[in-house]
Amino acid sequence: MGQDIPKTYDPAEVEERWYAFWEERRYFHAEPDPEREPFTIVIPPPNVTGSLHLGHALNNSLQDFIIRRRRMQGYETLWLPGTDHAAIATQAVVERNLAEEGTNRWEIGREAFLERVWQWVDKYGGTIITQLKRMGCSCDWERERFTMDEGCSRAVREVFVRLYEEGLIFQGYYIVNWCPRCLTAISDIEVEHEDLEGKLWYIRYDLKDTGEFFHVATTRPETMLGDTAVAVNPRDHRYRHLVGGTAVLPLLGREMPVIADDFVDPDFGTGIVKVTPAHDPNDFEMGRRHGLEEINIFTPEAVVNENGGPYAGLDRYEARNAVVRDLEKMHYILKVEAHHHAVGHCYRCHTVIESYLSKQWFVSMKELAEPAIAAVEEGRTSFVPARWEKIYFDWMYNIRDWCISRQLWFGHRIPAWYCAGCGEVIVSRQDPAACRCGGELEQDPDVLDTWFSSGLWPFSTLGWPDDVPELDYFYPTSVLVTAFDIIFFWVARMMFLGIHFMGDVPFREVFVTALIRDESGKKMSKSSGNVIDPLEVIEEYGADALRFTLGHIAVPGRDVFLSEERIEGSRHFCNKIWNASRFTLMNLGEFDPETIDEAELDYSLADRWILSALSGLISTMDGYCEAYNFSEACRALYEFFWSDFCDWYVELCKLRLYAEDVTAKRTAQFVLWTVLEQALRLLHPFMPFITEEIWQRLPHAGESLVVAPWPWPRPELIDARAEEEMGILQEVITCMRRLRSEMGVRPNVRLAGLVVPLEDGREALLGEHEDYIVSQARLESLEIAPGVEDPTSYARGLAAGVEIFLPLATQDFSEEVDRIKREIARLEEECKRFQAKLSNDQFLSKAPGEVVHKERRKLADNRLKIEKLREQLNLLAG
RNA sequence: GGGCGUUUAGCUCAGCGGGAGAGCGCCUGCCUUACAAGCAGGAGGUCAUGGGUUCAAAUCCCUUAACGCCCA
Repeated sequence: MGQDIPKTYDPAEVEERWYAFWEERRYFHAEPDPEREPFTIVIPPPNVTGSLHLGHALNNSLQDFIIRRRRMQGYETLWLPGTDHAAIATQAVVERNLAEEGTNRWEIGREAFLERVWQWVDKYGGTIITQLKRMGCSCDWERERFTMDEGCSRAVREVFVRLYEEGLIFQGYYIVNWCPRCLTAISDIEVEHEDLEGKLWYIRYDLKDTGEFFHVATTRPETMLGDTAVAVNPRDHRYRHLVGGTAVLPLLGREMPVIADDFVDPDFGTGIVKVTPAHDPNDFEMGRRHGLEEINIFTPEAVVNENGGPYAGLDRYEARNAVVRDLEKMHYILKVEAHHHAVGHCYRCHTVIESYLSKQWFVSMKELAEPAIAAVEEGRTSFVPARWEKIYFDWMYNIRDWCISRQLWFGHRIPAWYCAGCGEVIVSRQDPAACRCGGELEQDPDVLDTWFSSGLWPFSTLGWPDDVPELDYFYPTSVLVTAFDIIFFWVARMMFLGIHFMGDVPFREVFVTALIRDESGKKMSKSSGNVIDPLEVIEEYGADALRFTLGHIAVPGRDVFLSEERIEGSRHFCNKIWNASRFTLMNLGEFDPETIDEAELDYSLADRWILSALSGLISTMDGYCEAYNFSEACRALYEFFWSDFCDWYVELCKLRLYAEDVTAKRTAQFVLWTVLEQALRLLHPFMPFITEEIWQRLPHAGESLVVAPWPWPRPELIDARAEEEMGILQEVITCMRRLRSEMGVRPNVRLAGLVVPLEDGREALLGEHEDYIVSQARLESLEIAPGVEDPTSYARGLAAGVEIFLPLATQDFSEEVDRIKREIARLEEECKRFQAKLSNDQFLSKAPGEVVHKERRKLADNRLKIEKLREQLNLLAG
């Protein structure tokens, strides 16, 4: 049976076969079922034309760990997949293609352009979905959604109209973040600030008719073309007399007021600032407060327009140079200082953002944010790790209105129409045919921020705004798994939109995952050539190896670095699992668990020990999984499987598998099968493919491991005595192996070992499990004696209250003498520490008795070891 | 300017109040019939710094430094 199985695990064929099987059986499909408790996750929708990178691999592996375990626990589990239309990104790609063809979107027109975009989406859309399947993700593909599908689009329209009707969406002429390359407004959080070394120019402005002058400091001298005031702080005595006066703008000669405003920082520059309401957000606010004129000096491409007089036609940087040059000529520049400041860049194309005055649509945030804050404060939604709540609160408390219109063509078109006749604005669920006045209507050309539609994801994907059973059953979702970088973009928006439209939070928990460092982090960069492509990893190592590695390194609350070596280690683990399973299959023979009556079995110490350890592992695993600490869960699994099961149990159970005693053999087979079968279940969420492949070959009940019950701890199997006794035997065996190795005894040489029990109960334990020691320490025989007659001919060790003697073949003791001396010195150092502690009255009176007892025990152990080593030393040296 | 994180073995990282851990790498010996993608053994660390709390600190508190991130 097992002999036919190859020695190494080959993932490729196995993965494809089982994934098809699972899909065919519809294990991943969920339906509202009142008999069962739901467990829901909506996927953070990846870009529809994107492809799988490590961030996706990590995030989706973690979701799959969660969902697969819950499925095995019997929940009605829905993992709802889908993609996002990523307006700016998708449009940018198509525009780049057009540029290569020597044309652009305006030339071909809106309709043809959108056609091109959809062609692109059709061609590359869904790539990432295929890739998620290769990862083994157990999503309900029958419920796959797209932010621009019919249903999601209807939800978007409904939300827009309702918010508009409620007065929470409004249109206004405001200053926004404008990308002169993408030619669209973007929201505050789409701006990335970068500290740059700039300059601070001190420019002379004259007061009209008085002959007086003063200096203002600015980082952007070119914007003076749009100045409509200068301002001072009202409490600044130095300049109080200037307020109310008229200043004259150099170069253009524009006359403008000197105003007083609290916003002005008296310590910045000279304490007098120029005010450019159309090109600076703070100046804009100030301008509105003081009723200043707003002069826009730039075209959308950030080229100076007709308002810039002689500078018209220059781009913003040329204009800066020209303005500075002219000011210098006129001796209007007092000085130039080096100046650090944060400069905003477009998150898409990294172009420097222009603060730009334009007519846009906004969501009024204050009213929406309040219940979203309360929900987290009251714990209706909690973050894991909790410290992210602070980030969420910081943003929510300082929230500003959300600019949702984008000057793009791809996306959800804003459902607003303008009447050419009467100027009426119509916002409507259905496309209106004509204005009431009979005038012709034109739809707003802009589209909505992509996050506006993804903000509805937890309920739009479940069928909202229709009244369907899915919404009632699966909403709120159980947990959202995401990286911290989209807490603002996405999590916060889903929170307030979900609460507003569904009356309840969109998810009970937000599990904030680590970020895998790549391009930006110096730890993984394209230039250093250490970027890892998950698909290449899957090809080379298998999906299970990648998944297990990601689980293994996903320590909560910390960025992680994935190395190739680590993945290789996981592949080795796969192979270990594979071979332990081969061994099991080879030795089960005709074994059938159905015919086993557990009461008739005869459990050995090793059996009781491994069953106890397994039960402990199950509890441990549950604790770690509930806390989303998959790293520790993976560690525990790895340790149990490799060290406890393979290194010790499998080796020890060979003694009984090959024995004559039928009961012993059947017991060994039963325990071997039980532990492996249960371990496969525990491993399955992390390594779905290899575990299914093996499980299907093992005797099993049920049709797939995917829907096999998650193991539950069995406290009656916890056996502290068995664990203690195994511990003692392991120490003795390890000590013997060390002595062998130090003496240079070849593995195939069998020695006649001798042990002297020094503590109560040791003699019986050693006697009973002589076979463990003989087999594992590769002895010829084991004698249990009160002592030895000729100690000089033995290497000697002490472990767990047992003195160990192995016949010494060599006459050259010099190395052994050195080793013993070093060992004695080390033990004596330790003794000093223990003694110091134990002679401290404070320690004795304040430390728990258990701790004091332990210290005493350690001291006694050490003293005994030293004594025995000294004896040995005397013998060898003498 | 405000906030957060990190600093533990050569490398990558766990541990986060009671004897310093893992994987990889390194050294020694082994093709022991599940596995050489393996087995057995070993070397290697003033747990960044200075102070404090405690009977007890890698672990808690404060200082400093370096690196990284977020927000303004």
